Amino acid sequence: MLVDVVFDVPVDRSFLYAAPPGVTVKPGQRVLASLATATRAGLVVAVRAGASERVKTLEAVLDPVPVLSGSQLVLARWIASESCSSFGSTCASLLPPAGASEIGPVPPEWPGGPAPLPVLFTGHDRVRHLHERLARHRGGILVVTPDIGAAAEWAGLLAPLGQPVRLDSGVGEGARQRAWASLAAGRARIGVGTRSALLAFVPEPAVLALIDEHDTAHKPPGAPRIHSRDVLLRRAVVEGSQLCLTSATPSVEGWRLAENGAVLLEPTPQAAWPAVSLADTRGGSRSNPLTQTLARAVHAALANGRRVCVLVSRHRSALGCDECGAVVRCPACHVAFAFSKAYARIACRICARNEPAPDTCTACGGRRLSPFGWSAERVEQVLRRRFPRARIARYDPEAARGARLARQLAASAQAQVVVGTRGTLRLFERGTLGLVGFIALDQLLCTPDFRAGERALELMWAAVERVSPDGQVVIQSSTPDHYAVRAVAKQDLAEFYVHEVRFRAELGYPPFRRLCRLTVRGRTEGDARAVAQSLAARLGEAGLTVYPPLRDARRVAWTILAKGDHDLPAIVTATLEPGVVGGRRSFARMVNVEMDPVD
DNA sequence: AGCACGCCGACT
DNA sequence: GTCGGCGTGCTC
Repeated sequence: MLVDVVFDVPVDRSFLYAAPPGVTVKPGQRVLASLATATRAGLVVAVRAGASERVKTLEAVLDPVPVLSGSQLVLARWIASESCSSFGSTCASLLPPAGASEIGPVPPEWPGGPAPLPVLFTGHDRVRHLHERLARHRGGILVVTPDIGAAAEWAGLLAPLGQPVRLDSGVGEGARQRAWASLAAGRARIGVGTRSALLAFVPEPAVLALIDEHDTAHKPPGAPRIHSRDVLLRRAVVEGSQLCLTSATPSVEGWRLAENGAVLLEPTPQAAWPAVSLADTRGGSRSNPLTQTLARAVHAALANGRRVCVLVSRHRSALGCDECGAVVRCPACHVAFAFSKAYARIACRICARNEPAPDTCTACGGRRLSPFGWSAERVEQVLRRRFPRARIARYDPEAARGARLARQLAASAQAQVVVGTRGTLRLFERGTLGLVGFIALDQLLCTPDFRAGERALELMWAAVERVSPDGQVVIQSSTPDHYAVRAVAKQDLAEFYVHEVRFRAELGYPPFRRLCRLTVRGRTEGDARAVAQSLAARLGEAGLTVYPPLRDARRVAWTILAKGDHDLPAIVTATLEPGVVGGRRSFARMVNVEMDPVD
């Protein structure tokens, strides 16, 4: 018996082996086989009768029965092609750890057939509506969450419906293996996990759910290089199952699917909305991050015994020269040093270089260097001066680990005012805050990312949801009439998307066209540039819109952004094919492909 | 990816 | 004369 095996290597081809005499293997089983110099785990993708003397023999069979059905393998193959990565790496990232498990059943094939229209729940009651939908369902349920914390939460929420099993790495390897097996056997019908659970079988008829569809954690760096939403949309069709998505602020991709009729938008009732005040920072003070509007709101909230959250966009400021305007940069990485006033030191966030803050400008020799931009550190100081009797804490989980983080969390739990970046919102339950203040929304809105508006909307909406209806939100911005801000103030999602969709369409951004980011890493500076330029030229000849290669700060990697249509993955794969690009075998390994990047 | 093979500069 | 750098190519 001959078997085709794929491995977790960046080579998108299978390798042919012979099964040991008398041993039968099936597609979807993992095996041990020697590849080049080492013995590795691989996945059987096809078998056929026959023998050959030119092939090696499998060393061991790891799974007593297949872990993936034929339909699941077909879906995995589709994910690999869509993400321009190898079949083997894709499967490796979507399977539970291999190990000696009891002889379980083989996951049944998906029946297919007409799938109901996917549903997207928005609005205040989105979680309750999804929960009710799942509670009514008698068959299998798969819930995919953005992170392990949310997986644990959903496992708890669904516990009354019948023991959910966890498929994510928040539980041990043994528990994950048992979860996959018990779902395939029908002993469990509810699976909860992160994106590593995307392929897990659940009993028919199935409902698939994606929590917080807009969350960027649904497409983190690394395999499988595809958005969980895209996998589940495809899976729902081939499996013939219902897909439910939830989001307070759907991605523009999700919204467009609803506009096109591919997804049914189900807005649940909105809750009473706190007052949203806009404070124009144009012409304001450079030495004071608080407008009068925000200062008064903080004062009032404290007087009423309400808790306050103040959001900044950076933990640390940069250090700028008051005379020539230059920003102090890391000489090696060319990015602005992060300046800590408390320690009088500067640090590079790329190479971690850390040194005492200089007292003269390296560009002009000027002697007046001062912080640039409102960091959490500076805003905290100003708040302490302004409200000396309030308990004020700064939340900075990146800088604090272990015991120090625990102390910071304890201080934040006690504090009346907590200052921090977007992550700070996690500390507060829905509807519990008296006030949220945004120091400067502009740093969010004005990043060179075309998704900046979407990100700003998401953050503002999440902030407002944490404020009680009799509380207040103050948004300081130099562009207070931006449509994202207006949409939040009016509690009207459509107000945002009508503008955002037009903007994306006009500039040919997703979801109207697809993007692919190719990173070329070279041994030498010149070589990387040459390869990047020739690759960019090839992609252009293949009919793609190609932005000129951009060098990274450390001059070792070049980034090419290519724009195309639905067939972009096929064109990129063909262009990187060995032999096509100047016959260079080593070409593919120098290039890292990120399809549909989100950052 | 990981590893072996192979062809050019600084050592005993 | 050799040791070892990393660039190149292969893996059934």
